[in-house]
Amino acid sequence: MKKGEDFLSEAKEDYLETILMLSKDGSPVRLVDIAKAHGVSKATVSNALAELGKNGYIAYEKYRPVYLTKKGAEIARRTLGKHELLIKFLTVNLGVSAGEAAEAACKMEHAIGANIAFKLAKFMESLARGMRAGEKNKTAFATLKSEDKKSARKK
Amino acid sequence: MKKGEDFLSEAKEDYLETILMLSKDGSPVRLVDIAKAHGVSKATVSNALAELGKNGYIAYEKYRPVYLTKKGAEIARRTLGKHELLIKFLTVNLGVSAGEAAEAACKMEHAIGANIAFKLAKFMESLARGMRAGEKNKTAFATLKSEDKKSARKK
DNA sequence: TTGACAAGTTTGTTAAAGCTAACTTGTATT
DNA sequence: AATACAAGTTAGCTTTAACAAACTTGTCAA
Repeated sequence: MKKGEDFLSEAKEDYLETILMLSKDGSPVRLVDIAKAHGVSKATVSNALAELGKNGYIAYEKYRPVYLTKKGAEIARRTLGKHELLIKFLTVNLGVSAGEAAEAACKMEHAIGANIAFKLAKFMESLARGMRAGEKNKTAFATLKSEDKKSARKK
Repeated sequence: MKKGEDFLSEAKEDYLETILMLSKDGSPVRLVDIAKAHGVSKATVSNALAELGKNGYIAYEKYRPVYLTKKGAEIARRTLGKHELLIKFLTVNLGVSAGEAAEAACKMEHAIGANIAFKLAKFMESLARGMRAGEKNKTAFATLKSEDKKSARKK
């Protein structure tokens, strides 16, 4: 299982994720915006985009804006999803500050696979309902103060 | 704050951590054991050890076993501590398999700082006592079935 | 005590990710 | 239409981490 098909380095995955974030507001995404968002030089992004384009993750023509392909968008969505999940866990469940959570989430999102992300999401859901991990349900707890003032529904 | 003092790359930190693990059973730690534990070549470890020695993280003389210095041991302990904490969280709280947890923990341990580790530990402690995050105590819950059949006390 | 073999080192390469500096391209006013 | 300036590219360099191959060192058993 797993045939080296679509392995992407952390850096490349991050660029895809950034492209997705930047495109959320509808405006076309420019290389320079990615560079700024990422805190790296234009040269670095230029090279990365060339690679990502060559491998079909983005539609990219020199000097033009960048667009995610279906393939690239899927990875970007997955990565951004994990990022947001982790931010939520860190801030809501652990009480970590937004800044610290963002920094950690950026790194952690590459450490967990789909399965762990899924289990974490379920776990958090259970907690939010006042259940203990692994238990099927426990409606009595569900009525206790649900503490969703901080429910952090991201953007 | 933070003056670039003792920054170590993930790889170097991993080597220190591995040295600590291998020394747990009392036997002297050899380069080749580190290489095997890590799945890298002897050449790679040899270079890493030279660097770690030069910077005072290990006591190392060519062709001899490796020992952690106080400085190196501190980092190794911190890293191993995070590793074990994460393994526990992943297996006990999320129900992830041992193998998958080990793999993820190896990467995650470099993503979280002391503060997040501390908060995670407290969080897990609270859960183990049946409390909700952020609550001071709730002894009524403490008596509910404590589910520590899987309490995973490492090694 | 002398080899054989495991342990460790060295040399030279590769690849990824970053940088700066110098160049080219695109475009938005005048 | 010309051009200034921002955007993007290219070339060349650096560092880190890895590798294999060829070498050296250490040590155990005969």
